[in-house]
Amino acid sequence: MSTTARRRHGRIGEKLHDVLSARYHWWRCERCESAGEQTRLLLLEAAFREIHEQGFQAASLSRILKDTGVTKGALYHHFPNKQALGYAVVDEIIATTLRERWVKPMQEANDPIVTFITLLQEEGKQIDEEMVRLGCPLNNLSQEMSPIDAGFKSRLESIYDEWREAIAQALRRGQGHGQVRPSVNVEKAAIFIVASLEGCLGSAKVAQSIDVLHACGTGLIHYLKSLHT
Amino acid sequence: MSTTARRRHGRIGEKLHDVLSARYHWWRCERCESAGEQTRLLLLEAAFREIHEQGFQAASLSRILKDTGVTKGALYHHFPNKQALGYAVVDEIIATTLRERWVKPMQEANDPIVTFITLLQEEGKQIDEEMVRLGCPLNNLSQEMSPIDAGFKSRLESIYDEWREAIAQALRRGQGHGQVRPSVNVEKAAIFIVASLEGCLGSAKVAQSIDVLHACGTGLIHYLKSLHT
DNA sequence: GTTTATACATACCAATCGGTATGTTTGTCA
DNA sequence: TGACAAACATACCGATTGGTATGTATAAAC
Repeated sequence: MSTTARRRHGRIGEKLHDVLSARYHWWRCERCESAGEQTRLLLLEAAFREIHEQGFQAASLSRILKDTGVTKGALYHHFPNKQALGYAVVDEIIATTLRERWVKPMQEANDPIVTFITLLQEEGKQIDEEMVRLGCPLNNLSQEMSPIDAGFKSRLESIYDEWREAIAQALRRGQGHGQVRPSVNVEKAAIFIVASLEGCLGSAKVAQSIDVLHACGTGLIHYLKSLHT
Repeated sequence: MSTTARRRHGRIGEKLHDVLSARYHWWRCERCESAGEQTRLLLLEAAFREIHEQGFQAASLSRILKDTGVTKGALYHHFPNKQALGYAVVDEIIATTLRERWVKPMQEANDPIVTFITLLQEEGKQIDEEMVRLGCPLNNLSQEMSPIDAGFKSRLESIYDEWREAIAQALRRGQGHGQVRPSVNVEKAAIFIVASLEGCLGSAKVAQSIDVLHACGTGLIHYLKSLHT
């Protein structure tokens, strides 16, 4: 049985898609409509990791191919060029992850400040050394590509807008419920909250220290509490 | 008169070194001990700009040589490799600029909070569109190189440490003078101040908007005022 | 005037990059 | 069972990269 055949027909079953597709590229994904779609997702995830580790410009297609076992012909069958691969990573991985972890919880929040602090603490617990070293994928890509590529810039800016908007809306609802001081400019507050969160992740990355992350998080929490009535 | 000879002997006189060395590479710098030192500084400044615009890894030595009119032989006479050139940019340009603009003023501050807010506003005025597009050189280089190069990491981290230390010391003096609330943990506050300032610059860079920068600065000022007694 | 080190200048190199052209395998549908 | 398109696989390409080897001009010392 050839490697190619195994990649297309093999099955495992129960385990998580993310783990499998990252580790066993011969696993046939049930969620995928076709075998081609599976290869595409495999490439997307590998590209995400490569970009997270090296940055977009330094990300090597050859290395992605080596890591996945996919050939260059396959890659260029699914993506017209490196830029399109990068855009797909932003749209299909970074944007969706942020929506799931940060936007949705804020949209469903009863108390915006309590919710955000809880979110900070829960996400903070999940961050390991590897994550501290590499930093926030959204921030990394934004800082690198926004000034030099309009396609990246518009995509990444939309993500930030969505995030800030969710926070601002939640803060405004909080004002209605008497949880947030009426004098607070919710749009400006949202801008600062997102900026300082990214700043904290960046500081922790430079220091490669979870302690710095938590110390910085404390400051952000103090600011958030200062918005409370 | 050959280009080489003009570069070594030419003189102009009164004007500023920075402007001259950037525009007229044949100007003989009085501050420089030797003709070689002048070429070295010319390369350093060009490298700083190239790194600021492209990032370190994407920075092209060929482009630096093209911009300055210096040849490859001259570059490798002054710097053993690209990495050493990058380190020199950090040590001799980025570190000194930060000390001058942010560390010294805080060391000499009477009221740390008032001083920092004033500093924010004054530096904020000087930031033009080009600066918003390219972002903070210190932050850019830190985010790009810290995870992948120990030499960059230690240099950049030292700069941040020095900066935070100056802020923390100033806040502590402020506590002594009754200007800063005694309950404030000055080290953690300094970490958060630096982080959110860099975060604000990063947010403005992604949005390529001075408005975002000022909105974000407002948030930081609110936080700083919350430290006041 | 000769020597010597500094300060370049020119030509070249292997490695890697993103991208392309062309050939082959596979699943599907008639 | 044959046709056909989707899904790859292999080989190759020009451009650019950081780096090196070698040659030359200049200023200062003797």
